[in-house]
Order: sequence, then structure tokens, then C-alpha cells
Amino acid sequence: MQTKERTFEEAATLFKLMGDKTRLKMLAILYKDECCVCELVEIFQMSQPSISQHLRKLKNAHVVNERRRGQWIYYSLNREHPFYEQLLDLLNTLPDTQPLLNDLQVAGKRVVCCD
Amino acid sequence: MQTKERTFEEAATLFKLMGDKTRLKMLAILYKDECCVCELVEIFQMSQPSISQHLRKLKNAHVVNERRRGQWIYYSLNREHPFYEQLLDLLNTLPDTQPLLNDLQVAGKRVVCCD
DNA sequence: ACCTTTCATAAGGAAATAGTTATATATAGT
DNA sequence: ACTATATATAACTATTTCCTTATGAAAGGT
Repeated sequence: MQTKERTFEEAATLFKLMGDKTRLKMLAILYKDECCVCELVEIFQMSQPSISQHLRKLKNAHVVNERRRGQWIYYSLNREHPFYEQLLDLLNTLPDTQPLLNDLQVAGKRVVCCD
Repeated sequence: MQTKERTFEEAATLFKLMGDKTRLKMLAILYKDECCVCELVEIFQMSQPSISQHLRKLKNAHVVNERRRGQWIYYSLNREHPFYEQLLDLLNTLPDTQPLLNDLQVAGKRVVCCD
């Protein structure tokens, strides 16, 4: 799975981001589909600021993108990230998070927004 | 690179260990060759307790093995770790650490020990 | 204009982290 | 037995991390 090389600094920064259970699961969820903040709040059952702060860290590292759609701000994996492919490989080794999104849908908590 | 699945907890624990620059570099070094503590102290120019504490964390997570040879205790990657192969893939994307070991050799600081 | 909803940011606190120095333990050599 | 070397552990400190609550800003609906 040889990809581009990088410094220990860069790599450690990325691993540190993935070293938090919440953020890691968050990435696994965004791998399935982009999500807005309130959906993640619902999934994680954590305070909204906490979710926002995790997202900000991921955004600052260019691991995720944000885009506003009306009231909602959607986050998604950044496909332009230099180690995006490698990230996908890692996320593939994690439990499937699709059920979480399905549960959200069933509970009517999935935000539907057509822009 | 599909390997075994694991919980977010397990994965996050491993990534957290790799999220520290010193430990990550340490793993990259052990990927090249087993090392004793004093060699790592020499390479990192850090206090011996600091090195030992990092190694203990890696050992507690079964990422590395230790084995005593006389006065020295050698650490090496644990090939039995459930995600050893994946770890190798990741370490392969990092800068080569062989020069560090060569420098150590040249400086006469490489511990030679035949057991 | 007003109110509601969504999200971000600020401020603060508890816990974890990574380093230090000091000390203890284990092995080797004399 | 004594000394030297290698390593581990304990105790401490400074910094970082992750959460909380409180507040502010942006957009939408009436």
C-alpha cells in the first residue's frame, strides 16, 4: 500500500487525530456519507460544542471539508487529502457505521436537505 | 489492504500510540532492527526514563516485545500483534530510519551483544 | 422585526500526557 | 563484597486534551 512519503511530524498529527475514539468513529461515519453537525450530535449523544470542536480539528488538518447548505453545515471526507487513499484503507478495517445512519433515518433524525 | 476488523476502541488505542512523534519514530526504527533502550536514548537524545516509559506503553499494548540479553533489554516489533501487517504498511509510508542506525554504528554506540 | 434552529467560539475545569529528576533493581565484571 | 552499567519505577510538573456551560453569529420561517 505504498503511498507518498511524509514526515514523522505529519504522520503523527494524523494518527493523533485518529487516536480519539469519537473522531475515529466520526471519520468512519463520514466515509459512508456526509453529515451535518446535528446528525453527529444525535449519533454520539454528546454536546454540540464538543462535536463542533472535534470537527474543527479534523478540518484544520484538512481531513474533512465543510460546506453550508441552508442552516446546516455538512462535513465530508476531503478526497484531496494527500493520504486520503491510505485513510480509506484504514477506515475499511473498522466496523461498518452504516447501521448508525440507518437508525438515524428510522428515528426521523436524518436531515434531508436539497440544495 | 483489508485485514481483520476491530473495535473503534482498539483502533483508537493503537492510533493514539502512533500519534506521538517519538513513539512513531521509535516504531519505525524497530521496524528496521530490534534495539535496546540505551540505543534509543542515544538516537532520541532524551532522558532514559522517558524512553522507557514510551516503550512500556508500546509493550502494554503488545505492539512491541522485550527480551533481556545480559544487561540489555531489547525491544522489537511484535509480529503476533493482530494488526502487525497493517502496522508495517503504515510504517512503510514513513521516512527510512536506517540512517539513524547506521550513524549509531559509526559513532560506536551500537550495542553488540551475542547471546 | 421577531423567534427558532443550527453551528461556532469562548471560558473554565478535570483528567491525561510527556517530559523531568531521584531512586530502586538487576546483571556483569573485578 | 564492591562497583559500574542498564533499565524500571516513583514522584513531580507543565502542557495538552476533552468535555462542559454560556454566549454569539448566521440562516430560515412567520
